[in-house]
Amino acid sequence: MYVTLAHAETAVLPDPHAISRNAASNLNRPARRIAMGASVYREGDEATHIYEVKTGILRLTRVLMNGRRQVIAFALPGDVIGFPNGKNHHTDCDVLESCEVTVHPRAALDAGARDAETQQRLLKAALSEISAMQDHFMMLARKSALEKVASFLVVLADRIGTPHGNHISIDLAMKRADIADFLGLTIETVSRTITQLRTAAIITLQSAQTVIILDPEALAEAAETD
Amino acid sequence: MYVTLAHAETAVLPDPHAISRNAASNLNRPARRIAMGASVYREGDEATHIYEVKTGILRLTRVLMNGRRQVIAFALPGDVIGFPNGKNHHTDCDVLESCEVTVHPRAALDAGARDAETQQRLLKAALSEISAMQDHFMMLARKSALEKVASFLVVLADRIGTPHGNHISIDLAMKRADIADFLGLTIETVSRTITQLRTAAIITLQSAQTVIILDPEALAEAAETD
DNA sequence: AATGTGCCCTGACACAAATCAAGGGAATCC
DNA sequence: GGATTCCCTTGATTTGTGTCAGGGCACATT
Repeated sequence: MYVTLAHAETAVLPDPHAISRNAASNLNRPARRIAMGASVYREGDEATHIYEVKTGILRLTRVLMNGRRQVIAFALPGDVIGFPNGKNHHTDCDVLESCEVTVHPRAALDAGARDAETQQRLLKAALSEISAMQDHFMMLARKSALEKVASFLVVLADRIGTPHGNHISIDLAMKRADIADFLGLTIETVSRTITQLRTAAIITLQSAQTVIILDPEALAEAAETD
Repeated sequence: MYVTLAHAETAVLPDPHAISRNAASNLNRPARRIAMGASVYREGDEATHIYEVKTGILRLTRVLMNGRRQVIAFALPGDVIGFPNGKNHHTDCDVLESCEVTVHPRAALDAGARDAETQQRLLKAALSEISAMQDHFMMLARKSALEKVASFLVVLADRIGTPHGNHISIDLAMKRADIADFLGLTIETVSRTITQLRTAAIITLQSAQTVIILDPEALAEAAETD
């Protein structure tokens, strides 16, 4: 499970490889801290590693030549990204909120991998992602703007929300354009839909990036969760 | 790569397990012939096997409670279906055109699988599917009806089309409703779009199920292939 | 302070696709 | 052989979302 992320107008990034090594975390694989705004990999880069997200938020995007972009996913703690298909990556991966990731060589997935436990965990993540993407098909193809935005907020609340009594607050690491490109909408529609939820007193905005869910049940209903 | 398939109003199917065993095909795994209209598995069934499609066409569908359906994929020869996530299947799988499949126990994917060659092939299929599904996100989220239908026909022509000089004929195993649910459109829009392509002399219909592509370049252009 | 820039919101309008409605052809059933 | 049903097509109309345009706020720069 995995929330895709829309592509932002990334100019030249701070430093694509300003990645500081940290103490090894688990399974004696190296963990890395990656700063917000950094690029983990670009489309076309050789797919040499697989990343398990420990903390932070990343965004995977793909672009068509005509300029249309699709945010494939937002990767949250617990997600695995960078699954190789062929030699190269087919998405861009950028850091929206500085993160820590565990890095595995791509061979960690292979048949004769040294660490069977890790191999199995990565495989499971890949299979689970297939299932999550199938869900996302429904989202993109069959849901209204309101249902899309509500579903999106429900998932975020569930995964990175912090409860305050009845309320849940979410810190949106992504911009409106990212959300729009993730949900297959325009910025304007996302904005209008958020306003609509606000007017219905289902959510309120503390700032543009901080959503407070006032009525989780109503939000779930708007999401028409199956 | 893998063409998702929309769910049809499947009444009770002929016989879900009218599956005849055939001679083993490759790697001494059993091959099965499955008749058109049969169900390979249903949502909720225990995911015990993985299937490699040798011949024929299958359809994977998922349904929301409110009745909205999504064709997740059409599986064509060369595709692998039935990847497990958790204990059970999360889609329905039906045979649109009688098929032969190689059946593997789900453990064939696991770390210590007996047949490393098969394990690797299945893994590769899973990773490739993740990539194909990412492409499909663009399709669903960002393409117009014309681009969707054209792209769909381009893929089918490429994978199951039979060339006749400049032309390519495709036998559509799926109904309009399947195509619509696959592309996130309505039946009417699919029909109108096909008419539009017909009027433009890019395709012609021999019957409702048999498309002849008269002008592959024009079709590719309409698909705005990247 | 003044100016510029990025991001978000809102309004007016246009348009693509959904919806509603109807008809026809082919296959199936009795 | 006639009726029924399923599937596809086409037309008229509606509607949700995109597009175009403008304005405001927060923050950085000078």
